[in-house]
Amino acid sequence: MKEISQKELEEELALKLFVVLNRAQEAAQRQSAADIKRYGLNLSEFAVLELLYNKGEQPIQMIGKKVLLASSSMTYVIDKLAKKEFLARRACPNDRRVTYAYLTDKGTELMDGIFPQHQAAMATIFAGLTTEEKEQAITLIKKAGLFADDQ
Amino acid sequence: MKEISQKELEEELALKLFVVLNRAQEAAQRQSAADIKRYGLNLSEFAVLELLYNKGEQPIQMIGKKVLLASSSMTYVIDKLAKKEFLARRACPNDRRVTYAYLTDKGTELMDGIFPQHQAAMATIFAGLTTEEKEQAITLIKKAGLFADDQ
DNA sequence: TATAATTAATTTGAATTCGAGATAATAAAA
DNA sequence: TTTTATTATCTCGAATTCAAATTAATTATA
Repeated sequence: MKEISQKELEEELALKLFVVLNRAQEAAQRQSAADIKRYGLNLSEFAVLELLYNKGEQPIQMIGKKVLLASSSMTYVIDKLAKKEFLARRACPNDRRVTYAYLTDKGTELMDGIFPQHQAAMATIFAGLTTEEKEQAITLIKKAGLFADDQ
Repeated sequence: MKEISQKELEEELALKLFVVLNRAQEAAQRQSAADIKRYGLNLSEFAVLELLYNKGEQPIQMIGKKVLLASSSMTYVIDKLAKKEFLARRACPNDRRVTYAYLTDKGTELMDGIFPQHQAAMATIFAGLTTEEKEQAITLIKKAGLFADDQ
């Protein structure tokens, strides 16, 4: 009969957790992206607009940190959104290395229209879990993510 | 005093769950990718090799489904691994539309060397959760992912 | 003050991924 | 059997991302 060591059990669970985490994130991302696509945006663009919508004007590198994009990618996505006139750049008066991005009226109008819809869509995506299960999942996943962060 | 409706609570939890899910997956992916990079591979390449290593010869489109890559991306990653001589293509004798990919001796040797190391690294990444917590997390995340899949 | 180190944003080039369409083989239907 | 639909792979072009190097501004140090 085959013995399974504690180490082997942990490795098996870790791999399984990695797989389900990837699958769930992929599925949620795909659904979220499908919703956002209806508004003519991609995930990165929406993440930037959402941040500015809820938190107001932000330095570009701050946005990059929050939405997990490299600084070189930020230039790209901010350029695209500026071309669509949903946001604009503004030089920081105190520190001339810094550039703020802020929503234009057009960008604010857009988010007024789509943000509530998107929020409802997100609730639907996770409706497979009860309120309590979502709370448990948040606690566990957060703990796992924070630990993984500084390995 | 501000009342929070059930709907608003669910939306808040869904958004929070989405954020922690994304963060945790990103962190785990980053650590996993860092480990794999030491072997001169990227995540997609490793995923393909791992599948062939553990499950044996597979049709290319089957690999794509398992590692969540589009068929056009499969051609690219299989080409790269074939160029490195870790795997090779083999025509299916029964169905001439199908091409198998299988590990070469060089590819098997590579995986013999790195797979145990990688498994240990993955266990470390998720060592922030106890055995029981990992089991709970797997159950909850799997449930959420499966539901999200068919929304 | 002059020099060095750090920080912010950008430019450039490469890697990775996808979607749409092409090609070819097989299976199903008329 | 001929036609149609499906399946598997590949080609091509576009989109997105990152890393490395660049420019410019600020802060720390000698």
